[in-house]
Amino acid sequence: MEVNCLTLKDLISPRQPRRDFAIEDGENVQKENIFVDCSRMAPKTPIKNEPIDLSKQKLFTPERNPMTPVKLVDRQQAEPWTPTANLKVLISAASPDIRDREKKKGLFRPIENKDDAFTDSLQLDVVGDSAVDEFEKQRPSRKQKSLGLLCQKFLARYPSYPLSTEKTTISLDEVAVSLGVERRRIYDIVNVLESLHLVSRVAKNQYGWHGRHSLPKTLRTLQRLGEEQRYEEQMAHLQQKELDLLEYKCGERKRDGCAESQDPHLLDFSEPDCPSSSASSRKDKSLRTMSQKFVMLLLASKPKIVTLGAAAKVLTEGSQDTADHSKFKTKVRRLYDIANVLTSLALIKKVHVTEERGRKPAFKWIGPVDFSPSDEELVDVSASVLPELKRDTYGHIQFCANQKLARHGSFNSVQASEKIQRKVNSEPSSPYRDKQESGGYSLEIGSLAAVYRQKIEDTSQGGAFARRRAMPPSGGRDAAAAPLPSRSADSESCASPPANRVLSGAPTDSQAFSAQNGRGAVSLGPVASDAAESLQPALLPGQPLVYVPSAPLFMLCGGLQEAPAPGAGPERDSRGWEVMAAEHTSSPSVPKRLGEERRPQEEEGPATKRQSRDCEEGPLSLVMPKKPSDPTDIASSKNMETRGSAPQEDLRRNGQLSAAKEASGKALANCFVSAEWGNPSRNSEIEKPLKENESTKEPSLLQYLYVQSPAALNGFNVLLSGHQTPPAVGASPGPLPPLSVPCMVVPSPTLGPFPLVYSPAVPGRVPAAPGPLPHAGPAPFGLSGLGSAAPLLIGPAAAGNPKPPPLPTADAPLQGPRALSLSPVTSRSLRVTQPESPVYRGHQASVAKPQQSPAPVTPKSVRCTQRDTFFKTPGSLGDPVLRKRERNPSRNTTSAQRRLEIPSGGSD
DNA sequence: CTCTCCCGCCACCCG
DNA sequence: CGGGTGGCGGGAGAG
Repeated sequence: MEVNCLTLKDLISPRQPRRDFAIEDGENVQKENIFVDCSRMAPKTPIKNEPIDLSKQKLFTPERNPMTPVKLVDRQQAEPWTPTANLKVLISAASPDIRDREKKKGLFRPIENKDDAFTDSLQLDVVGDSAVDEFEKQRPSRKQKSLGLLCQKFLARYPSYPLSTEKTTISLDEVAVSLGVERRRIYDIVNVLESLHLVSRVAKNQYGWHGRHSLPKTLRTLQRLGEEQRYEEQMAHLQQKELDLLEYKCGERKRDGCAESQDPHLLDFSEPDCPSSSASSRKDKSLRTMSQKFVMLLLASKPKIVTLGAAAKVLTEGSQDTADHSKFKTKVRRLYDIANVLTSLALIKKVHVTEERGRKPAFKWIGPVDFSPSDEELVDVSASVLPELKRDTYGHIQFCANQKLARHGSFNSVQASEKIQRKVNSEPSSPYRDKQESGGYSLEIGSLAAVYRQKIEDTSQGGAFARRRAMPPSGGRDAAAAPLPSRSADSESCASPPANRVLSGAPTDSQAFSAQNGRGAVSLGPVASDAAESLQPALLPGQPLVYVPSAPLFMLCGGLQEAPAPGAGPERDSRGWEVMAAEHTSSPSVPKRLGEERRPQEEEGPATKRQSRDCEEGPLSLVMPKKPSDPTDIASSKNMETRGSAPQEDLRRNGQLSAAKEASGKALANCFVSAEWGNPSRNSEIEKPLKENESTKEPSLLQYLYVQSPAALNGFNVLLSGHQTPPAVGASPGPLPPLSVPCMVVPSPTLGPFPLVYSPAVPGRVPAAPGPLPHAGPAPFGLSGLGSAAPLLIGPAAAGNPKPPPLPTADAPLQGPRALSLSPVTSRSLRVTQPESPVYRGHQASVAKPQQSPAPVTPKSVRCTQRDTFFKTPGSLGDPVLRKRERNPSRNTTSAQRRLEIPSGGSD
């Protein structure tokens, strides 16, 4: 396991090394799991891995240790790829002093340093050619280093709704180390989180994690403050101004939309009373304060969409205009930081307000509209959610359970599922039944529950709220907009990447955000790509993708599509929503890679640019098939059920049941467009059904459970299709039996180039197949080069644990991540899947594995392929073994911390 | 080119 | 006074 020595090979294949070193560092595999994951992000280059040694050192010597491989960036020195990097390298080579300096820095930035250090020594030597190339490949893109991603990683470490009993402390050092970033970056995140009371400072370097429990309250407070401050007016005013400006530029466009209130003076926002924010001179400018103000602005503004420019103006205290340009610029920079964090929290998403002239980036509030969360409400929420859940399958069930958990603080997957089942039962045609039949799968999937849990959380907030949105306190418009109650409106608005389209399509006024929003959504259809993107960053609760922080899982709900039911043209927007989300997410890289960017155009659009077809449709379509219903919508309601759910359900059922046998058969296929990658024809087939559904309106919900590759995966993400799952379940009806779920492995953004690998679940079948390389999966996906993946099994122990891993209440959150237990097979399959990307391999397994199943994980062949890089965060990949270990150890958030602690101690 | 926003210097301020 | 915090803005990546 410990590979201390780095070899060129190691360097080349970052994965292993990383892990190793991660492990080493942590020694504690445990902690590192998380760590690794986190760190992984940075990583891009395999080189980092090498640092393993360093890491070890790290343990002992802070100086060296600190250097984490993670940061590729730092590597600059080492990294030749960029001119800048080259210069640095040269410089450092030339000047020892400089080098020392860098090292020092490195000390402070453990992770980064590792890389560097490592690189220094190694790079120089190694970096030669091929190495360089690889590095380049691996090299993390800016996006990979983004605060948004970092924040996601950060959030993934902690349960959204920690049990009251569990006190989670956040050690900045640990976090920084584990995530492989400078502490400075952590401050940025923490400050924003603190502004929302998600964390609070406990002591030096110590923050306490509160989770989202009080978020509604905080938001309510901020909203109130915002109202008091008249931010709404201010924003309106500013927006108008902007619009006006635009108009000038564009011509006429703006018109209504925002209200124009004109009180410029509104600007005086003194600081809000915001709880956390204290404002002192310096503090006034603090990120915390800005963050609160920003949220206030969003909540106060009618459309709940603000451009950073407007926000900056407002926040700039009054200086609406950009008077001080520099000042303004600075403000905007900070706002980006804040926006990234809020995006990670799924509270906002980037959208583009389009105007003819162009689209302006803006951020739309997608968080809960209703801030009053009562248990009852929650209950309601769950109820509302149920419908969707039904659709979704077990995953949904889990959600319900999760919600409850979240709500009650205790998470009992079983209980939750029972309740859910009841409900389901009550409903005749609901898919649930099937699910129920499968019974246990929800339980089995218990681990997944964690994932869902998040979703629940989101739903609770987003979803539930979404519902409320219909009668939103502030956003009446939304309600109006959306035929469907819920979030539709909001969601719609959100989107926009395609703003262009949207705009173009719509007569919207440039300014009219709201209008745009709605529209945009519609056009957005093409979410798929986004979906891919979405992987990365944020997820919006309401949106199809749900990001599960604790466990880096995302749920993709096909349901997104709920589609417009009956009348809702706008509903479609939901899709748009997704898209938007995706966009804003920024993680774009992933999608792009996968599908390359797909445009959101029409769904099927051939138009999609890229490859799309295959890819796009595949993944994208999967994600959001034409019908769009957003989760939020769903969540919001039962509406869905009422509306069109029936058809869906039928579909689902049919699909599921039959499918189950067929396994993923078509349904799956449908779901996973990706499969089609290669075959468009297939897609067509699939699509047809989908379309039909659409027509029916019911969305076939495709749900995907997205498992981000946290630690182990080196960046790979796995998409499990909810739909299919059922079938899969069917195959193995036993409650406990391991589920084989079709899954799609999505390369992390980093992976970019790599296609998604989808492993159809072969129901029941556990493929043995496990070659390191992908064997053709049942379902063809065609990832051309890639092999198809083996089916992913999710089960308590893959092996045999019949029981789903219990999710202890406390653990629940934690479990999230771990929750999934993947059968070893899975891991293998994953691994196999992508030859190219080595990363795939074990991660998943590691991720999944919860308690029991120890075995599996080890990938037989851990091969690192060259490209580990993708994922590569140093930590992430690591050895399979390590991974296993890590994973195995149950990771709790707490554990994570603990883990961190260990390292931290070392590091510091 | 513009938009983003990473990076890290260095000042503030607390213990 | 040392070190944790975090404002700030240069400058570079991405589009």
